[in-house]
Amino acid sequence: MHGAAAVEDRVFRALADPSRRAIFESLTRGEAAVKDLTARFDISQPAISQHLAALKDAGLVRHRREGRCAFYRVDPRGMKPLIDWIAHYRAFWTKHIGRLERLLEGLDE
Amino acid sequence: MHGAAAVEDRVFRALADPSRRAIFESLTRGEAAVKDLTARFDISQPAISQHLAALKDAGLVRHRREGRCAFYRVDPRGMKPLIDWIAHYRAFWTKHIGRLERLLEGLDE
DNA sequence: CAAACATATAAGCCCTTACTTATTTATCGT
DNA sequence: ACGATAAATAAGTAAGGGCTTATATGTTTG
Repeated sequence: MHGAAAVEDRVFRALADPSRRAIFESLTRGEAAVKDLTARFDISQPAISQHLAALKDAGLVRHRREGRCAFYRVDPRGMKPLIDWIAHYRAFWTKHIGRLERLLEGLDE
Repeated sequence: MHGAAAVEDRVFRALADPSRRAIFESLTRGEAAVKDLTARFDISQPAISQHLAALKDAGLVRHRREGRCAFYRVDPRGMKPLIDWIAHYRAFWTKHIGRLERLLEGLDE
């Protein structure tokens, strides 16, 4: 519970940076090597590696080594802290704006 | 479309700070004046006001003035950018871990 | 009106962070 | 083995963020 809060913290901090969100989004389209991401974005390779390390530390991403390439992919379980945090306020939402779930229903379309 | 991204950015940045999340959580328990929040937390009144300004700028919070008191309350609509961002990856989730919606179903219990 | 109160803003400080270039480590192809 | 490629790490820098104290603005009370 103290460790869980730390994970929550890392997730929120990791997603706070727009470059990191863009990299994360790019990875949802499929596994990618660092060199691919370096080609896609306008920042240096070390910057990419540092962002990936932050995402990995938050549990949002996993990596696999194959030869001299390092492939990164999204770990969907990493989103759980975020989902949990949102769910925590559901009671509040329903009390105040009724069926905010309509927003969430988009998730079931 | 440039404005929407800017809002998303402000929301993620606002929630990145644990003090701000704590203040937000405190506000979900009910409207509160700045002095109440100042009493609840161990940071100065200006720090509270600055956090509230960030939350307000992100659209997560609204404020109402009554005499010399400023009451802040959560604006649930401010969560929409966050929900939308999560929903954006739903297709990916279902492909990779099947019914992650179970996590989200907690929102409908 | 004056003093106390509630909040916002200003200015400054320190720590964090996101980036860069340079270097290291490891792996592949020739 | 050598040179090229892929990624991680190191070190330094510049900007941003969160906090503080001090001050300004507006409001209630005596």
